[in-house]
Amino acid sequence: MLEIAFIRNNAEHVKERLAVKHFKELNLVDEAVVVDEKRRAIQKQLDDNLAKQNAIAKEIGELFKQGKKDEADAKKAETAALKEESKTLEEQLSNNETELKNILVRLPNLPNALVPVGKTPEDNLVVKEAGVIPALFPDALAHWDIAKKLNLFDLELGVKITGAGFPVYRGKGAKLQRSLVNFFLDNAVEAGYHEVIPPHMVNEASAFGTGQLPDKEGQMYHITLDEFYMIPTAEVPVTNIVRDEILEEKNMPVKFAAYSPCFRREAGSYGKDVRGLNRVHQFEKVEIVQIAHPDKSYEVLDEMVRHVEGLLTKLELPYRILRLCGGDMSFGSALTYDFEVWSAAQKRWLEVSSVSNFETFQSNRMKTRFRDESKKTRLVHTLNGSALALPRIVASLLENHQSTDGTVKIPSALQPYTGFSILS
RNA sequence: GGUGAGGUGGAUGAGUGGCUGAAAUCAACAGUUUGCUAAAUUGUCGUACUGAGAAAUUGGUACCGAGGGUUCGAAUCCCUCCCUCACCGCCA
Repeated sequence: MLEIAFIRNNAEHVKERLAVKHFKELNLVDEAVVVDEKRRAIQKQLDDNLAKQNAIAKEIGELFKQGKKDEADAKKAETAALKEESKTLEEQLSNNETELKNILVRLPNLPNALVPVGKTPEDNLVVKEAGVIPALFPDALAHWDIAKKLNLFDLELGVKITGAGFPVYRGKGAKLQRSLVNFFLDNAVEAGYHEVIPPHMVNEASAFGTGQLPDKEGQMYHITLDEFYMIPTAEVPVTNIVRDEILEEKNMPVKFAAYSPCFRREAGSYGKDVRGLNRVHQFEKVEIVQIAHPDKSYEVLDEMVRHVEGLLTKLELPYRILRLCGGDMSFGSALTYDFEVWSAAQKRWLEVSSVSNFETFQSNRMKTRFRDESKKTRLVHTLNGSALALPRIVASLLENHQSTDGTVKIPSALQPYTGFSILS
């Protein structure tokens, strides 16, 4: 959520930047300014009113103490009109604040200056491509066929138990999941992240804090009986650790890493996009989160990008890094790098990580501040990234590292975790 | 799920209608003292919105779990909800 004080003083700039995101309702910016102006006027009047009431109440208290009961009773009448008026003003203020919030909540974050102009995924900027794209033999298999032959996971079984998109991993397939999670977590802890295991459901306030509500309500599974939401990513519970907190600058950046299952409804997906592990409703992921000083958040973003790169390199997977264009980046992000790995048999790039700087978009919602040198409170910057999401990593591992004999080689960095060097 | 107790500032904790934005202690921060450490001592020590000011600063308002209510006036009284703790029940 953008800060109203900033919009107030930079309305034209805000509109300009929002246009880069192809945001259509630029008129909302002006509306916000108008509503805010009204809000301040109402607030001033209300505050003045309350000040008068407080003064009278104080006088009455004095009179009572002096035993001048009649005078005190006479004074009481004076407040009646004020009270009536204050009540009306309070109502107006509350309506006005709701109106303002409804507008602010619809405004996306401003894109950073580095964000490429563009509308579609084709406009994303490839900033790096690394690793060797393997030249596969003729009858190389897609990961779902490999999984079937080697009995690594079973999608049909998941359908019976739950529904489409809930894979059952088994045998070495299950062990591979566990190994990857440990591998990713160990790397994160090694890089200075504090490991946490967060709740897998969150309340409404947390979902609002990171921006899932109200914007992406349909993405989450909603437990209506208890008003909980299944987390679509550990970003939600982990970032909310610092909700309503004032941090000490010397403790920043705060670095968290968390493994969690992720639950996504993914309504409306179909076709080859959802084949095999390409898109599922439940998957495993290790997420890294940093709470950073505003002046240093872009260094932090680069550091996180390098961390993810390191993981992909160790897994010997060909990957590329994209800087998302204005039209393709998410609502709350100021700058996003997507990581894609090459899916050899499908011959396409699969997104396995998204690393973003949200600047103050989330912290303004969460009221997460820090105290700077002059003891003033300022909003922190929040960043997060997948490091990494498992299903497409598994898809890519299977497809890229398959051999003509139908087995799959495990990258050496992962072997200490799996305890085996090939899937057969 | 049942019963009981309770939710006050970074922590402990006082406060049953006006003198309480909130005692006291501890922690923290700044200074004094000291050869260093320790001790002692003085001061500072919540957040948000908002008015004035270039700024330092300063005026107003709100906030004592959340939301309503009573009252001229609420941390204090009433109602609803949430949470914590203890005991019981159930249970990985």
